[in-house]
Amino acid sequence: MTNGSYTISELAQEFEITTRTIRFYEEKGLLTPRREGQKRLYSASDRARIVLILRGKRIGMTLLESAEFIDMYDPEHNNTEQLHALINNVKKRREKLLQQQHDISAMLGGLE
Amino acid sequence: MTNGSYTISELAQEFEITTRTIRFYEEKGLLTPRREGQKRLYSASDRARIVLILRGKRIGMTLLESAEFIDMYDPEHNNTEQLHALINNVKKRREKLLQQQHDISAMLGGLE
DNA sequence: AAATACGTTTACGTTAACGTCAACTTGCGC
DNA sequence: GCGCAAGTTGACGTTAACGTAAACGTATTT
Repeated sequence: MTNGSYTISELAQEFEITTRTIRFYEEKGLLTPRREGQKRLYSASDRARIVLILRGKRIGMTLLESAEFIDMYDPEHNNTEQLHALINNVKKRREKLLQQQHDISAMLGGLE
Repeated sequence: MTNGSYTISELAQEFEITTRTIRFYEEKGLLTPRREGQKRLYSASDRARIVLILRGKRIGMTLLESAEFIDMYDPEHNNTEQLHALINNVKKRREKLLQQQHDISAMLGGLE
């Protein structure tokens, strides 16, 4: 769109996913676009979330995992109470990613 | 087992998967253990294939992708005719893995 | 006004990767 | 020979991540 917002089909086209998929992500609570009448309007932040979701998908994360992951970056969730759980979460995620790095290196090694 | 073979439950325990899962991999053509009477007996080669399958899973590969991947290592499939397709296949796989490496780096970067 | 394009909700269908019985058979330890 | 653990083959159930289709609203183009 002309302003800082995106329509559903613009995003669908940009990321090569269907509009159905984008609405599905919303059903799962991963996106909460605002409405212009009945139409959905996506902000730059919404768009960034999609980037994270798709990146997560490429490395085998589930949508639920992506959701948690994205929430880590969400400033409003950073209250002191949940900080301990958060740190633990990040640690586990890191270990998993490092394991994946290792697995990929092994795979690439096999391909010379 | 005592010799160079493994029972289904030994492998299940070692890799922390169920026997059902191992039989499922066989149904999908990823494993072809020999039989001792009715019982399945797994060779070191079978075991190695499981390692590849699980490694593939950790980085988000489907079983079908793992199957193709494993066949690349299979010497008997390396006839001259399929060599061209194989090279292309390897190239694509490499690109995908490099993309994943990149994605993981980005994710890890986000975790400081 | 009719057609065309884009969007919406609701509901059911689909595929992958197993889990969960149920109903056998086989080998062993006593 | 008996019981028990370990193994076997179906068959059906389950979850995630969408696809597909119906039935409709809204807006722009002709």
